[in-house]
Amino acid sequence: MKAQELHGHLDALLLAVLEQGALHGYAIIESLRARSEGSLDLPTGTIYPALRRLERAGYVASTWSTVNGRERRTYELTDSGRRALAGERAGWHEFQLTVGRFLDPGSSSTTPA
Amino acid sequence: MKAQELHGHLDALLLAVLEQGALHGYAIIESLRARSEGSLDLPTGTIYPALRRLERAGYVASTWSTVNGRERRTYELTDSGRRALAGERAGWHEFQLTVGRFLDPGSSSTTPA
DNA sequence: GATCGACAAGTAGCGTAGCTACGCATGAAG
DNA sequence: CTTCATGCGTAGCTACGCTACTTGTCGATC
Repeated sequence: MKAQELHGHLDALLLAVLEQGALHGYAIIESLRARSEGSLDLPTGTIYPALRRLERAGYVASTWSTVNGRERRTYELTDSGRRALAGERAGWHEFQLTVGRFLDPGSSSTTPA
Repeated sequence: MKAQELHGHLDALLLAVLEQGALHGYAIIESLRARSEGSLDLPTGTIYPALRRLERAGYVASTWSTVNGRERRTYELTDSGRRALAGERAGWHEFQLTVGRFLDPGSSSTTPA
């Protein structure tokens, strides 16, 4: 799929990935690719700036470590980030419902199963 | 909801609205507002440029008419637009599925058919 | 008869966010 | 020695929706 249509939901995805445990940037990219079965193959130029955004916002915290002579910046979800993720989840569901009303065939009324 | 997160899906919504019949810009805005129960209250500065984009792309065709001394540009879905809508629907479903894998709580990973 | 609000269209300029295309560095493999 | 995978990062571009504004008619109110 075209990953560029993530607009506005990338942050939520990153928080969701980090919810399962701290990861460094490169591993996050691989995790997204794995869990989406290859659908989400995001370039570093997308992920790294996004992570810094999230850190500036206080949703994640990073720590440097050296593994095999390679510098790694490991990101971890903060409490604030956990709350943000909950909000993102709620926003996603509303978004999904609203757009689905127009794009899904038979889900007309407000009656989710 | 914050409408700015429509990113990439606005076109699909517009095509979906026009699928049910030709409408002019202002009426499209009202239709979106009505069918979304007020969630989508999009400004003209969003809709009109989007419609012209769709027209340039050949997905809609417009005709001028005058009603009560007021100029109306009525937009109609073209065959190409209908095909595009089908594609947008498919894209939406994949998007929904992919993001849902991360943001929905209990949706299993491999989606058994 | 002036003004206000709903209707109806449109543009200019802005900010955000993801993408492309780079650069830098290490270690393993050929 | 070159290439590839790992790992971080930035600069510049583009697309898109938003804010704020303009133009104009019509009906109602002041």
